[in-house]
Amino acid sequence: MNPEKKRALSIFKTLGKRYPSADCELDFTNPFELIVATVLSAQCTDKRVNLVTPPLFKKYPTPKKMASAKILDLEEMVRTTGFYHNKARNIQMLSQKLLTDFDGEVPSTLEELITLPGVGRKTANVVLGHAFGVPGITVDTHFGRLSRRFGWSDSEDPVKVERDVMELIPEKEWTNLSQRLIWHGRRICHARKPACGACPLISLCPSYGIGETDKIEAMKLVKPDSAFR
DNA sequence: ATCCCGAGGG
DNA sequence: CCCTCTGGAT
Repeated sequence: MNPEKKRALSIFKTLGKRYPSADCELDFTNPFELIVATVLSAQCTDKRVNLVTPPLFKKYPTPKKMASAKILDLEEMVRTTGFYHNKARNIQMLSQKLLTDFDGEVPSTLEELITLPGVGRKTANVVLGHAFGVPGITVDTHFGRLSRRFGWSDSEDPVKVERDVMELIPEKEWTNLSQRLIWHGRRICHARKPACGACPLISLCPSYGIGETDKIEAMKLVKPDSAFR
């Protein structure tokens, strides 16, 4: 086993112990709720999404109900997740498209998923992995930052990062690894103020102590009394 | 006051 | 490649 692979695997094992699946953000039981929640989660904390989704799904539990919602009501209900104008329109148009093009079901291929409004590669991969059990690596910007930091890929291109990480990790682990890394990126290893005190990866992290909070090239320095020492 | 960082469109 | 959309966290 080459050293790079060994390192990636030891990081995964550390994360696996620290973050059981139940603690991760994606706790939706049906594909419709999952895809809507994932659209809403774009550039938004999972805390905000988790506040907004229970009343949303109580009122609009199916594509059919959401397709005929009042757009202003959808906007109001998802407002605090940011970009609410786009998101409300997207989840409604997405619902309508599920009805017209997919018999009211969430499709299960990448090609079909990315035709839905508000669904890009990241959202599609989340749905494939968690609603349909299709093994895959989901690269969001948190994953991208961690990949950059730990040297899993020499590329910034998410598709290339996906392929490179797939070579480091057994297929069986892809979905869980993605979920745990994204969770770790959102809750611990933010770009802004990483919670290094709560991070299980300190001993492996090439950035710890340097004050580097985002791109390695950027080498942003923070004050000594903040998260980094 | 600045930055977060997914999707879509130019 | 570039830019915009937004509330919230810092």
